[in-house]
Amino acid sequence: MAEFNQLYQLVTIADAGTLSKAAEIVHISQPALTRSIQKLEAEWNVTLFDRQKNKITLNQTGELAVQYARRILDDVNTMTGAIQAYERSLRTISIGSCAAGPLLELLPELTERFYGMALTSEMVSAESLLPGLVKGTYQLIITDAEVSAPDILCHPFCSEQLYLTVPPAHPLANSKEGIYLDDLAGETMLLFQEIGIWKERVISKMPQTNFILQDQDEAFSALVQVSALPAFASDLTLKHSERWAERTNRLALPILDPEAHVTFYCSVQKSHKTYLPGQRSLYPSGHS
Amino acid sequence: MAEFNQLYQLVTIADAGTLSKAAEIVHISQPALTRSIQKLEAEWNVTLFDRQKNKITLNQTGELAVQYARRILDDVNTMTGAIQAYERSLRTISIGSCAAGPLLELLPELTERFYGMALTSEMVSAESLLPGLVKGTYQLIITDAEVSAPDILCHPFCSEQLYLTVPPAHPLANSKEGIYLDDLAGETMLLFQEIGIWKERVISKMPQTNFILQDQDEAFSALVQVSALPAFASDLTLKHSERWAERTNRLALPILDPEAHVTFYCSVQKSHKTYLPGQRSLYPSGHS
DNA sequence: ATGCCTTACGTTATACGTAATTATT
DNA sequence: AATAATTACGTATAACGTAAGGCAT
Repeated sequence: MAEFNQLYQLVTIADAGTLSKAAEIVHISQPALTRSIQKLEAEWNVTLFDRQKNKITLNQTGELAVQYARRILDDVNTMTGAIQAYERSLRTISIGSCAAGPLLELLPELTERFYGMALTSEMVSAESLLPGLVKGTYQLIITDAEVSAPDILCHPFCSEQLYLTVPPAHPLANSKEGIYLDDLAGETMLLFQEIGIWKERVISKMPQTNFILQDQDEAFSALVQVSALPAFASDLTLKHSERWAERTNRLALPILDPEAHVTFYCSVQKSHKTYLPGQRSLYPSGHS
Repeated sequence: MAEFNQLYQLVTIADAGTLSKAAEIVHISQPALTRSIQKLEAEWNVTLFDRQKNKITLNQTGELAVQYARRILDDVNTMTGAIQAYERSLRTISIGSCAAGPLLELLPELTERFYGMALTSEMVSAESLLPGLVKGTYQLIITDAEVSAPDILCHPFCSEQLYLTVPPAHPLANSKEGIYLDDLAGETMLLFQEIGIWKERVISKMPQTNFILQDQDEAFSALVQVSALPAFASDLTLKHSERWAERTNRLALPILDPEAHVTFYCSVQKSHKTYLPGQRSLYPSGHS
């Protein structure tokens, strides 16, 4: 049977114009290419080239063959791409989340438990999480409320408590037991842009506060280090931030408003029950 | 690059169910098939089968791959078929004719002059010849009248004279110089069915004559031999019939009506000028 | 004189079959 | 026991590269 590389060689000759050039492109010697094409012609029992002593040109049959070969090579590429992409998708757990904090908890666990699988996570608006889970865009979603749908399992996963971080010299630094969002009226704060659900839950209730937005992770960290402005953090980000206290030399004050404490839920399709992570304590940090 | 035989092996495994059976079908040993599939998986960097110790079953990726492979193998078959058919069509001279006689003259000449090419001839109604030539269904047509169309060359080719053949004992056998169609009124004749244009030119003018039809060439010849009934022949059929006189022991009497003499024309597209045969004498058999 | 295609020849590498191994029904 | 898949090993086929030849620009 004719083989793909012969088809590839055929279209390469068509593109290159001569056997010699084509042979370079397909990385074989030119005599080898001659033979390969001769073999193809013999297999099909047709003549694909007009042969002068010194030159070969595609004849009509050859032109037709090239047309077909191009299409088939295209299809083969499509096939291999599709197969590889599909295989990868089977080895990938796609996570949609409404916040960054829970991912800090979730990703290390999944990485360990599902060695060999790829993890992708993205933060998206809360409304698109459940539809994405149902359609299969996500195999696991993190929401700030329980969800309910057929064949969907939903479990509480962890909670997150918002903190304000300030340099020790900052006036608010004295409120050791915690502060309220209202205390920040008139203040100017640093704010990381990709905060998901927190924007709706908290920021929208702080019309009196000025925010300096930063959408890049590293740049935000750097800003926090060098500036004296208050910024948000959470028990989760602090927990996963290596030597945070030493590096930043800041104090972390809990936000006492109820909106500043969120319980997150993990949901999966029943067929992906094993993806569900272990449940964390929902009320760390000494909250009631 | 993955090769066709690997795709073929893949779908064969899918069809056969086990490697062992599939190996028989594709005519290699079963270990060889194992390796071939392993190589395919390595090339694509995917897993196509769930492997138990004693059994392999297609996984989801494998099923997808089989789907694609089937389609591509189908396309490859289509391709080779199309290429071979096209190549053959380039090596084929298709001839459409309104009568059988001229083909007796034409085919030997073309066979000799175009060695290596396939000749196909068919008798069709006169109206469809020129359209067929223009469309390319025929590369050469034989008509009983000159034709004219753009890029079409038309040349007189040969003439055909109708004869009546009768056993020596037949009453009409005395009309040595020839007979007229009217002389056949009331007679019963043998008639070969595939006579093309002659049906319209001659038979339709003989309402008083009874015809015994026969559509098979050999059966007709046999009938002529064993019966005493008159039959038509022509200078061309007589010329190309080996030892006709001895075999049939019949006399051939020319038909004197003008309709019984036809001049045939060969037409080709200008690009196929070389297909035109040499012109025969248009008035053989001592006719004016 | 250089570029291009084909044929010839010796070699290498790939793919094969046989045999052995392990596991399942 | 029989069937099925994988691994190991020696072999053979077929694909390659180098070299040589012929022809055209």
